[in-house]
Amino acid sequence: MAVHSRVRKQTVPVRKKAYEHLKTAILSGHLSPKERLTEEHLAETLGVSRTPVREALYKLESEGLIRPLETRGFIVSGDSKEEVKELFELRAILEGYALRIISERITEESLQHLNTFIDKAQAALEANRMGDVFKWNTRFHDYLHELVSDSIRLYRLIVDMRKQVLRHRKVTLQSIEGVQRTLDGHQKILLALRLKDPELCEKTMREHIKLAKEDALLTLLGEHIA
Amino acid sequence: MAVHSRVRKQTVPVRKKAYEHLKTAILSGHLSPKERLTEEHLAETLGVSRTPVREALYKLESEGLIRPLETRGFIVSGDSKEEVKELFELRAILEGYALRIISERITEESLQHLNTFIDKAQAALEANRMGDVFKWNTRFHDYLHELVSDSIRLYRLIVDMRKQVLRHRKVTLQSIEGVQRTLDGHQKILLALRLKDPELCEKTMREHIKLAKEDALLTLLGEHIA
DNA sequence: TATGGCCTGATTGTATACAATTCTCGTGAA
DNA sequence: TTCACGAGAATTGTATACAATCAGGCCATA
Repeated sequence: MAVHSRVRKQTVPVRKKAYEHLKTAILSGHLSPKERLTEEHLAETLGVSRTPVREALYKLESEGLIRPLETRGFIVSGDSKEEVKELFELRAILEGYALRIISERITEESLQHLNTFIDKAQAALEANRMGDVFKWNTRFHDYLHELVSDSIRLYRLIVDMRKQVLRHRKVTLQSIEGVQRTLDGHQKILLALRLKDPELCEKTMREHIKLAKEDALLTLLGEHIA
Repeated sequence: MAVHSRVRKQTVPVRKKAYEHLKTAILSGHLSPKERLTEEHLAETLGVSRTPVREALYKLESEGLIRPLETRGFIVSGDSKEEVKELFELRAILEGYALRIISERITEESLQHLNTFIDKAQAALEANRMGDVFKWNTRFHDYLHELVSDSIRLYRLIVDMRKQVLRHRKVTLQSIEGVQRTLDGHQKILLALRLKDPELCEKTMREHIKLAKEDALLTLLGEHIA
């Protein structure tokens, strides 16, 4: 019984690999927003045929990571100031709403978990282990997201946006003050949840993400200067 | 000069035709949420090869109109009560936010346009031309959406959601009171815009869509009984 | 009768072939 | 020089071929 149960998906489709590969390359900035992407060339690079590549490209397009060139091929979506702003503003709206929902149903156990994540991040910060800080902060948000995973559309939207924002976030966390501010924000979120105040939750989350937005924009500006 | 300028896209890709065809079939309810969709069969039906069909299917999946079956093939996403609720709640959030943005930049000319749409819809209603009512109400929303079309992501999300909601809306509009309520809602939205009050705009739009949600849920319930 | 293995048809995943379209660039005419 | 034009390269769109995978049934065996 237990043996044959769920042993599917042992073969990872090439299309998925191509997709992951490209996405990583884009999010890590390894693929610049100025390069033109053509099916043939990518296929050759990845050592596969055009079919899976083209499917990966369409998926990336639907996620807004690349956009079709007027002529042919695709180009990595630039992170212009305007686009980054919009991304964060949408996140603020969606995650604010999500936190409102969460506040209406969160359990004591979940609150404990969230608290743990904050503590670990704080400890890591004091020990100057920035990688760990990043890890626990990510856990904090991921855990929140899980709590709305039954609202499928909302969940998908949030996860999508968050992925696209990560490239900025990584840089943001390099500034100590930024990190501490993030942690303070998480504390406030936790407090709002404890109070079970939907209005306050939505407001707090919006402010938290607004701060992240400003950090990201500063970073972006810095890169332009550098 | 002018002759050779922009004369592209004279050939509509088969993939796009397949996509439109399937989407129409789904949204019109012509394709029931219980039918299994396989590439081969669809390709045969549409008289094309599997390649464009499969690309259309993936696109529909990314939009949430169909979902992959655990085994093979796809199935039309059912409109369970929960899903419809979520759809409308997301719309309320996103369009509420959009109206807030709009209120900060709308021109007198745009206000006039919106006013015209409402008047035409009202006139159509009084003449009992329901098709026209539907048309002008759609124009009203489309026009609003256009006003945020420079916020690309927001715009895309809103348009996507709205498309998926249309199948419920059409039924909603069959009830006279529902139609009048919709028109009243549009009036309120217009008023909030005239006052240029972002807070009020967001609130008004949320309430407008909340009403639409309740109508849609009633309709859904009715169908289950019938 | 129940269990497990194996075959077969159905379906998908990937590669490849070919046609259609667009781009590039050089050549010749004005 | 400048422009129009066409040949050939580059790229995409669609069809098709073939391999891999899976569902479901059939049969042998315990």
